[in-house]
Amino acid sequence: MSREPRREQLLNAADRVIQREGPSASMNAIAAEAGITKPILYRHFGDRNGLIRALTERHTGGLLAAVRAALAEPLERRDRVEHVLDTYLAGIEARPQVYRLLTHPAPGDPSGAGNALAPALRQIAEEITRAVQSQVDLGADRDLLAEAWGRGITGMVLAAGDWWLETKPCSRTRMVQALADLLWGRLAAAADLPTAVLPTAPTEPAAD
Amino acid sequence: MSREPRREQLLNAADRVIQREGPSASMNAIAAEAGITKPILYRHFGDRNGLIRALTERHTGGLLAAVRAALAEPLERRDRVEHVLDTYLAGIEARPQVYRLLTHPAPGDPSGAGNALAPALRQIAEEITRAVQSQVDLGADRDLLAEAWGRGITGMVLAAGDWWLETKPCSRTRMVQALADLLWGRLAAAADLPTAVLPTAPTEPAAD
DNA sequence: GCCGGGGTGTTACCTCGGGTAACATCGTCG
DNA sequence: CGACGATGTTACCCGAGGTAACACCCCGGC
Repeated sequence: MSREPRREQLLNAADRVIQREGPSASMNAIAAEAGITKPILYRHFGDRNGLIRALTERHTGGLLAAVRAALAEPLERRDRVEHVLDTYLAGIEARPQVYRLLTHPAPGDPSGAGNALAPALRQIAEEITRAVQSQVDLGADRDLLAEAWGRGITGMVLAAGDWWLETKPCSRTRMVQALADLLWGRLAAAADLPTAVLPTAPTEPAAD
Repeated sequence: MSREPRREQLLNAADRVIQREGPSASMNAIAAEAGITKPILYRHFGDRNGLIRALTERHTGGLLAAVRAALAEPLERRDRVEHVLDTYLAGIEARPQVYRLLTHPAPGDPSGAGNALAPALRQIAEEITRAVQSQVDLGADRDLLAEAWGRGITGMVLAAGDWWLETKPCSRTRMVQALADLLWGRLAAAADLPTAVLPTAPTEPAAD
């Protein structure tokens, strides 16, 4: 019986705790949930980041694969984009607590710089970049545009998805539409409002 | 001599430390930089979050005001969008370390939920939402769309801006173009590549 | 002149979480 | 049987956030 099975069990326990207490669950709590004590966790995962990484990789596997598949789907581009958006939103909707792990990676991250996108999200961003590069004709700037867009789209969906998850202002399909519309240039295409008000915002600045 | 001036001095010290050591600087380090000890910091700011908040509000003031102004600029919509993007990128370019504060808000904040957007960014998102609501004719869905887009655009610029800051793959103006193009539906408008490859991505899946 | 309050500052301590050292146990393999 | 490698334990270290209690200093009022 190699160490793999136990590792899985520990991950399951960690999963449960995080499901219940959120991503800030302590190592002690996780160990307790697994019915053991801290040092064992450290033997298996090195440090907290190792645990979190293992956990995210595990969950990301599904989501990442799903997104990758959605990106390769032989649909009209708009449909494909909607499919990808829906896949992502469905994924985070299914397991909110775990999803937070993906986005809220390492509290005390010392690694180089504090990237806005967690590793798991970065993988998605790269996936999008590759898809754009290989599927869309963007002329000479394709590499730059694809990279910038990959990050940008990922960040957009991250932020918007997060908000949607919190407030659930509408159905998933409508949210997908809203985001796809944004990517589809509806911001550019819409008409100006007859706007009487220019001087300042119509609502109070809402001093925090 | 009221407490305000001293407060400013403390903020200046904190600023220097964070400029030097990044957002994870300890209270001890900040106190030391100010030539004092911890309790004083706590007297002034309550807790670490209080300090960080004061610090971010201070720096955000400028950026937020600049973005707000850019949003109200009487330009063609595309130009206005570019202007806003440029304003934001210029802002984060000027003070990278402090900028990280804005994005990388509270390491252990359990408050409600771990929003993907830090408070400072949320203000920007709201600003965008208001601008869209008041300036763009989006029909019946305007409230939903404006909110979703506000968050989405903010997240997009956050992620893309972060990547740009790290790697500086191009000039700021080109980056502005890339993002504006994305928002302008260039993803939708571009032609399909003749692509022979559909089964999998052209490059290796890059197993991490 | 003395006293009290509100600012300045200090040392020393508490708590809690990540992380480690050292020790004990069980099962398997040579 | 003995060694090894896994299991597990208790007890500890360290650093960071946060607090208590005490000391100084100045200024305005009785």
